Amino acid sequence: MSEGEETLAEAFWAVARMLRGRNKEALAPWDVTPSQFRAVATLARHGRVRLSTLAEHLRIAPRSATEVVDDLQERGLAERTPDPADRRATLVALTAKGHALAHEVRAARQAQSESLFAGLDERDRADLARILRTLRAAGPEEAGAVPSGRGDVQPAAGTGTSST
Amino acid sequence: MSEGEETLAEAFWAVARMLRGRNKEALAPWDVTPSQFRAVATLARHGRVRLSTLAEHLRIAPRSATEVVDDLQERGLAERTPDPADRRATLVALTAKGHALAHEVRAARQAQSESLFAGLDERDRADLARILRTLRAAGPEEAGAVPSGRGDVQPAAGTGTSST
DNA sequence: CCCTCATGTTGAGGTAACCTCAGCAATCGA
DNA sequence: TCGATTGCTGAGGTTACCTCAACATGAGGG
Repeated sequence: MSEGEETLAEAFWAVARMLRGRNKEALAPWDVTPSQFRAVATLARHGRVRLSTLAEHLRIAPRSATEVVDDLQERGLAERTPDPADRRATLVALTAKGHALAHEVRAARQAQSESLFAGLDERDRADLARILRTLRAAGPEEAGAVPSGRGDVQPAAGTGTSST
Repeated sequence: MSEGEETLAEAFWAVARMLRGRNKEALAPWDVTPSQFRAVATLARHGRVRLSTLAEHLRIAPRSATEVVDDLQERGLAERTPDPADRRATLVALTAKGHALAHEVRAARQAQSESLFAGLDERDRADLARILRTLRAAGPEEAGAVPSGRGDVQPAAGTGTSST
């Protein structure tokens, strides 16, 4: 049934799954859903932004961002303020509590994730980093809009892509 | 932390996301959801099994397996038969159509996924394979024994790809 | 043989995280 | 000034899961 060649993609998935497990684990103690944390992380990175901008960063529909922000607000992690420059718009920013959470979780999560890679020696780490960079550069041809099909749930990858 | 280093974990996620995009793309023409295809692939691998066994393989609750099988049956991809050995149980197996689909999609998906890695030269491919193998071996892996409680916070949804 | 307990599937109803499709308010362009 | 656009949100839908019974069957004890 297997041809033995598919290993790369499949091996990749297997590792990805492990990584996801760790992420979830790291998130659990704070009682934030991945989705919520993704938003918190984004806000931590971008500061006070419009709802629609946040949606863009998260790659979800603006309407969905409304929902996530509702949740964060309920938990006291973020707050809305009217945009002084455009009264249609609403700005969202983290509260102090939100910032604290972003910080703590980020550290914990990273520790977890990185611990997986800790088993590699320096050379392997460097190789992996380089290869991943290559792959990332090679791939995206659909870079533009979110495919109408339906955005997928992305596990708390919150921090990634520096492309801003 | 050190902002310059985008951490291996993050780079890894970015690539994983690309890979997932391709998978979904490959799946689209057949009009099967990832979830459904996951079941088809599992059935292709294990043949005629009990519903509860399928659930186990898919790592979902038995009740959820019922649902997926309902869908497959509606699409003519799988069929239920009573277990002759135990009249409480139901066996599920792929139809011819289901087998065909499993085969076709598998090929297409693989082509897609692999095309991402095609940009790497021989050495990089070898390195990557080796490193992934190392990582996979390192992690504890929750492979077989999902706690029956299933009390995990988030389902975190179909990553597609059940390894093969 | 009857009774209890464990097992296998399913109906009912729930949740998270998305979505689209209006609708309303503000702003912008001509 | 007015029609078009932009920004947010209410209403309602979808997917892929879940739990909690209900119900039938099977296995073992007395």
